[in-house]
Amino acid sequence: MKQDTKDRIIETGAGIIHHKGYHHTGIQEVLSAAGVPKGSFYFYFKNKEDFGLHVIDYFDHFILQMLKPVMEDDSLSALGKIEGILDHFIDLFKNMDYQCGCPIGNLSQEMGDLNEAFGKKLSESVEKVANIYQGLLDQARSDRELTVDVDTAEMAEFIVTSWQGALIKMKINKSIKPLALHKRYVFNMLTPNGAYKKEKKTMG
Amino acid sequence: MKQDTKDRIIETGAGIIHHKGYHHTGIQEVLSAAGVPKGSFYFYFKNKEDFGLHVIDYFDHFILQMLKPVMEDDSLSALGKIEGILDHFIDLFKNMDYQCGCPIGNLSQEMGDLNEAFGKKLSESVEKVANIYQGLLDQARSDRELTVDVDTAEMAEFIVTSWQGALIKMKINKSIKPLALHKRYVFNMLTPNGAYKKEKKTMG
DNA sequence: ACAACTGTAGACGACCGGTCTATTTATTAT
DNA sequence: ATAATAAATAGACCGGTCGTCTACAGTTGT
Repeated sequence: MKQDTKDRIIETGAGIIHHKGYHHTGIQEVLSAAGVPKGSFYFYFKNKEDFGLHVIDYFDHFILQMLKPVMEDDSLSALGKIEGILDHFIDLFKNMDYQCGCPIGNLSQEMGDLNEAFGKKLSESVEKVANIYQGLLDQARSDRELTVDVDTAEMAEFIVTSWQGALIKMKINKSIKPLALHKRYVFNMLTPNGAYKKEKKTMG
Repeated sequence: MKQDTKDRIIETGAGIIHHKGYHHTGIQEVLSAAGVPKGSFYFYFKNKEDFGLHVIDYFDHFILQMLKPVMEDDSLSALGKIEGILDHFIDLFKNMDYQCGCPIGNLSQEMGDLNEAFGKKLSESVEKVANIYQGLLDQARSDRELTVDVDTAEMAEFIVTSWQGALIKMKINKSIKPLALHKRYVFNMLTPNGAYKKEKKTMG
C-alpha cells in the first residue's frame, strides 16, 4: 500500500468535496485531479463511503492543525486566543473569496440525515472544536478575564454552531460581514461591558 | 399548462430535495414520486436549474406561510412572536426526528458557491425572514419591550444565521438541544435581565 | 526462475440529466 | 359536428458519469 498515493487521493478529494460537496464529487474526478488511475481506487478504499470517512478525518486533522499556532501563542490571553482563531478563519475565507465554508459543517448538512457513519464522525469533530473553545473559556474564567455567568460548555457550543450559520450566510452574500458580525456578537456576550480589548491583529 | 401538475412536481421535488439535497435528487425520482411521466418534465420546466429555482420559490413561500399564524396572533407581544416562531419550528423539527433542517439554509450551503441564480434567490429569501425579525424587534423597541441597545437589523441577521448553525448541529446530534440553546441565548441577548417572560406555549 | 503481493488497466452495468419525435388528449373555431 | 390547433404525455435516445469489478502488470524476496 503506497500511503503516499492514498494520501494524495484523500487530499485532492478533500479539496474538491470542500467545494462541491460529497455527492456532487465523482471518484473519477478526484482520481484524475490526483493523477491516479481509476482502477486503483478500490485498492486503496473499500468504496466511496470509506473514502469519504477518510476525508472527514483529513478535515478534522486539518482544522485542528490550523488552530495550533494560535493555541500555542503564549502572548495571547484565553479570550485573545478565541479572537485569534476567529480572525484567522475570517482571513482565510477572505482569501477564498467567501467560498466553501467549513468542510465539517458542509458535510454535516449534506450527510447528517443520510449516513450514520458520517454523522457520528462529524459530530465528534465538531465536539473537539467545541471542547477547545470550552477549555479557553474555562481558562479565561479562572484568569478573571471572563466574568459573566455563563455555562462554558454551552457557550462553546453556541459559538461553534453560530459560526456554522454565519458561514452559510457568507456563502450566499459573498461577504465577510456575517463572520464579522458573529465575532462581534460573541465578544459582546463574553464581555458585555467591553472589558476585553484586543491588542493584536486587526479584524476583517 | 396544467399548473396543478407543475405544482405537484415542485411540491414533491421540494420534499425530496429537502431531505436529500439538490444534486443527489434525480428528475426521474421526483417525477415517479409525483406520478408524472418523465416525458412531461421538459414541458413544464426548461431544465433542472429552472425546476430548482421554482423549488426555492416554493420553500420561500412555504416558510413565510408558516410564520403567518404567529405573526397574526394579536395576543402575542413582539418578542412573544419571536418566541412563538422559534417554538413553532422547534416543535416542527421534533416531529421530523431532527432531520432535514431548513431547506433554504441547506440549498444555500450546497449551491451558494456553485450557482449564482440559486444564490441570489436564496439570499433574498433569507433576507425576507431577517426583515420579519427586524420588524418584530423594532416593534418590541417602540413598545419598550426591548430595552437593550442593539442594532435591530444586525440582531435580526444574527438570529437567523445562528439558527441555521443550530440546525446543522441538530442534524448530526439528532437532538433538539441546539435549537433550544439557540432560543435561550437569543433571549438572553434580547432581555439580559430576564425582563421578558413567556406566557404561552411550553418550549421543547 | 518463481511465487506472492502491490498496484494498474480498463471494461461493466446502471443510472443520470437532458432532449427529441411521435402520439394522445383537450380546446377552440367554423 | 368537425376540423384545426394547442396542451400534454409517452417513452426512446444520447452522451456522460456513477460505483464496481475482474484480469493483468510490476515489483519484491527467495
